[in-house]
Amino acid sequence: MTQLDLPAEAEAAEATTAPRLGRKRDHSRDPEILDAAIEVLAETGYEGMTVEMVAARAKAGKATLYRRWPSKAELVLDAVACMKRGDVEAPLPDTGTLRGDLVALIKPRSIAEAEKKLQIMAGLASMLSRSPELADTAYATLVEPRANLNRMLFQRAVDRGEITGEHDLETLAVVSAAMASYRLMLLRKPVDREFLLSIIDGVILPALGLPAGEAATDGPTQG
Amino acid sequence: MTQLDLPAEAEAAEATTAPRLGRKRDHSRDPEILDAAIEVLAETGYEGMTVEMVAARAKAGKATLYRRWPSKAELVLDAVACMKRGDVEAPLPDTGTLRGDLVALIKPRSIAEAEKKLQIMAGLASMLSRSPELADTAYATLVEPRANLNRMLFQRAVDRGEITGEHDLETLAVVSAAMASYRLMLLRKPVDREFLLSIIDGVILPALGLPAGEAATDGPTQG
DNA sequence: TATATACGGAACTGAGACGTTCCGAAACCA
DNA sequence: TGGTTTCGGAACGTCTCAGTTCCGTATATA
Repeated sequence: MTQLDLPAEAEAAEATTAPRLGRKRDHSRDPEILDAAIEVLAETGYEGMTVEMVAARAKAGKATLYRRWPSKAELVLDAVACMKRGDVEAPLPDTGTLRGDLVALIKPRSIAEAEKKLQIMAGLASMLSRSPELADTAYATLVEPRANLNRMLFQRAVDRGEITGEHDLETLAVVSAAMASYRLMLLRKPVDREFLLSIIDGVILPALGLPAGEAATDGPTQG
Repeated sequence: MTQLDLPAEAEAAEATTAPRLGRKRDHSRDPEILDAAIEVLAETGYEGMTVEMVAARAKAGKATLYRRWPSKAELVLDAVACMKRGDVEAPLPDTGTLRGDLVALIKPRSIAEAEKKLQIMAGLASMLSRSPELADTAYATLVEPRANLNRMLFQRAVDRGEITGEHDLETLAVVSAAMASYRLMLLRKPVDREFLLSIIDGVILPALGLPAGEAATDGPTQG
């Protein structure tokens, strides 16, 4: 159902002719449509979002969407599934301390990205209990990557002897995500750098028995 | 708009005659309708809930609901606003330690209650950005009380010298609620005693520099 | 240039839900 | 008991939106 595993017929047709040129045709507009779906989803939520909104945003006809996806639900599912890009997990430099690693993740770019992911998750919330498949996909795309990042940083801290393995790292790995989603979805306050620092210095590091750098490492805010 | 501040006419009529007897009449059915609204809201969310569902659950006619509330939105707002009962904050015994106080709050009764509140909050999620009034009401009814409880227990611990005031108590006071909502709404896993204990012993107490009692104080689970 | 395909756009259908209106029944009051 | 009021229930109007159909058009191939 993903744009990556095309049905045999379409794949054959595309393989023989490969017409992706000029301006637009075949299935090359799928990414734009899926992007539009994600945007509208984040802005209005699943219930508030209409197929016509998505079509208008993508400058496409509603019929075009239904030629490619059988229903709104499957369109959204596909949009979430195809959202893996944007995960800038490439750099992830080792700063030498856990706090440095955690703070290094707080960049305007990644904040905005995380905020958007949470908005999407919030928009999906009402559907999660109705569609286990969507719940699994959303978890794998929106939640898991961030938790894995924290797990990785914790493991790195364990390896360098900064902390011991007897902490509840599994729970601590999701504290920041939980606090951020709580603040954004329920409290409706901004998830900014100051807030994220208060999570690191007020919860995670103290819980690990590490000192919370007050005004240290607060310099480079490169985005 | 709340059932507590009745319009002058109705209040006068009820004050002079006070007919609440026999079986039903006047506005005495309001609480049942509001309860039904809360139940349906928690089960299906705001978008999935229909006025007919609420009427059927309350064994009332749809017209009766519209005689009392001008719209679905105001019905839900009133239902959330009138939900203050159920907050069993009366006992709150001082166990002598912060951990004892926190663990004492983990009773099947209050777990179920908190879980229901989170379900309601989840069902309201999509509306919060659209109606600031609902957001404020929901916050005051569903979120604030629990955070205040934790703040109170923290202050008690400060007073008895168990912890110092230099911790980020404001952030720590909402950690449990954030983790619970995250687990329930996004992860869709049960918020049980074991999970809540892992929050206390794995996050809150370590962050406060207090020992996490392993198998201590685990006895009386009276609900 | 002629043909075929796929697209954008608009009109259409049907279902579901908000909100209204009406009516018979039941309970209160005198 | 008779009048009044409110209730439950059902039917109705209206609107929104999912999903479909149709058509003019633009592009790619020959």
